[in-house]
Amino acid sequence: MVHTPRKDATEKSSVLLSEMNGKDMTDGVVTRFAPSPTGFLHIGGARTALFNWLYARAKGGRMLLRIEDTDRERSTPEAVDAIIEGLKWMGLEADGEPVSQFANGDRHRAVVEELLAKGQAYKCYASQEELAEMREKAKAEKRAPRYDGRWRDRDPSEAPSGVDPVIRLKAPLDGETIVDDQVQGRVRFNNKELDDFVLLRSDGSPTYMLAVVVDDHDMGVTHIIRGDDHLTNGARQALIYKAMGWDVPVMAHIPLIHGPDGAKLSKRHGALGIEAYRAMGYLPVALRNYLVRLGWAHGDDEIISTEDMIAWFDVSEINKGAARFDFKKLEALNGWWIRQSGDEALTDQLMAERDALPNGDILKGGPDAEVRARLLAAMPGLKERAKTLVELADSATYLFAQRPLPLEEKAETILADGGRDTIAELTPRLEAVADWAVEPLEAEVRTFAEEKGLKLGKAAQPLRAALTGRSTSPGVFDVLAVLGREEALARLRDQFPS
RNA sequence: GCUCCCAUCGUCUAGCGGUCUAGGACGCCGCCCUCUCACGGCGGAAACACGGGUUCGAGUCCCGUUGGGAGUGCCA
Repeated sequence: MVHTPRKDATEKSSVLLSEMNGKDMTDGVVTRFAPSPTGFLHIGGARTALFNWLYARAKGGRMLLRIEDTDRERSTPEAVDAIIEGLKWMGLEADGEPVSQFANGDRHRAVVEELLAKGQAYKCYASQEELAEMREKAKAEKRAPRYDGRWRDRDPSEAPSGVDPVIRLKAPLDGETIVDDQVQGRVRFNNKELDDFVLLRSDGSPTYMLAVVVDDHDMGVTHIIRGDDHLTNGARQALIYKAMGWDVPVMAHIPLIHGPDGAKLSKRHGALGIEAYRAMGYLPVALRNYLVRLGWAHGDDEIISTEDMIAWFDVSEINKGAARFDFKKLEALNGWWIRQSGDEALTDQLMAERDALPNGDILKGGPDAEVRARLLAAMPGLKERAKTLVELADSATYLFAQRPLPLEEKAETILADGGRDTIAELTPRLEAVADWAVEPLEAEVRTFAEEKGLKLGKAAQPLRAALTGRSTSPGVFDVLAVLGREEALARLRDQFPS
């Protein structure tokens, strides 16, 4: 599914809006998702991507992908692939090619040169030891640990030889910097809290703080939607925009996701990669539905299709508080989406996801066309009972099981407890059913039960056990029909000597 | 420590000064449906953190307390 903005339609509507109120409301909205490739795409990142994607779709704009790979030590190409693959699976593909931040190094350095020339930045020769001292001193005096600006106004001639300087922003000493955030509201930072942070490292590489600003500006990003762990960075970045005389994009800092215990969802604390959710058998549509409801709501609506999301979503409605991740609710939603899926579509989806599922081998027992056909026939009964694709695949086990069927303990109990006798009596009667379909089969079994004075369950459970090897399954008559006359009767005969 | 942010059932949330004896969803507990398991239906327990104000009136506005969270790097 590729979402190509319909350019002419967008332009037309924006022209109209411009004429109406004198400013562009929709034209040229550009959001971006900017993960650092130090690992998989985790669930929080996926939600950030979703919000960026939704906003861009809602406004007829574009969502760009930028890989924040300036940290060469920790960035890996594998992580880049995992992120792109994860987004693709989530149905949140970016518009255009991914941008590598590292590749823009020359431009970042050029901007720093400009800042230097303007007197908005300066070289700093402070050593790591000095920096550590500063922090300790500040801590002792109960102040925020900040760089003290010792090289801010020093003459370059005082520079120690043989030391490569870093370049710091000459940030304002007083006054305040305001971040007008779409989610957080108007947040004020005293400039004393924002020190002269580093723009260019001593090895000449740009820092994240500088690179984000330059890239966002160069990419024409109009709306920055990211985790609220970046809120203070927003203020620092505003300072760079100001120093360069650039417009500050609209910012929206969304709350983070917490684990079930209320602790921050981090890598050592339950934060899983998106591929883990895929392996657990969640549907992208359900994941999107679940994620969008974390921190955002549209009245009492719980089931929200992607189209509705696009139509209803707005960043300004996102709550400020962090939400806990709840697998139970995700599961419930996933079950709903599975149940309402079309049989064909669900079958195809399950077939396509086999390799990602731990029990996907269940669906590799024969030629794909054959597996698919059986799966499709059984799907109406199967999808009603599965909350994940893993459960769906598992419930399809009986379709492909080889005779004689392995019996689960409960199934064996049912058969041992008089079940085999019942089957021995019932089988000839089923053999005599002319039309091997649900209704005639059901009628025959019901008649049999009545004649024997048995409750239906006393006949149905042994059948289920013999047919599926389990004590639970879709309706037995469906199972009988789906299996087909030959196979079904053979499985039944396996349970008694002929 | 310092800065910033947050605070409604266990969880996600609705609520935007009176219609709140606070609504929905997940989960939980009953009952119904029923060939099993699910689904579905019905019912139930379950929350405005606390204290001050403002107001005729506060879950809704303000302040404080307490409790959470984020940031505080030559990481991003």
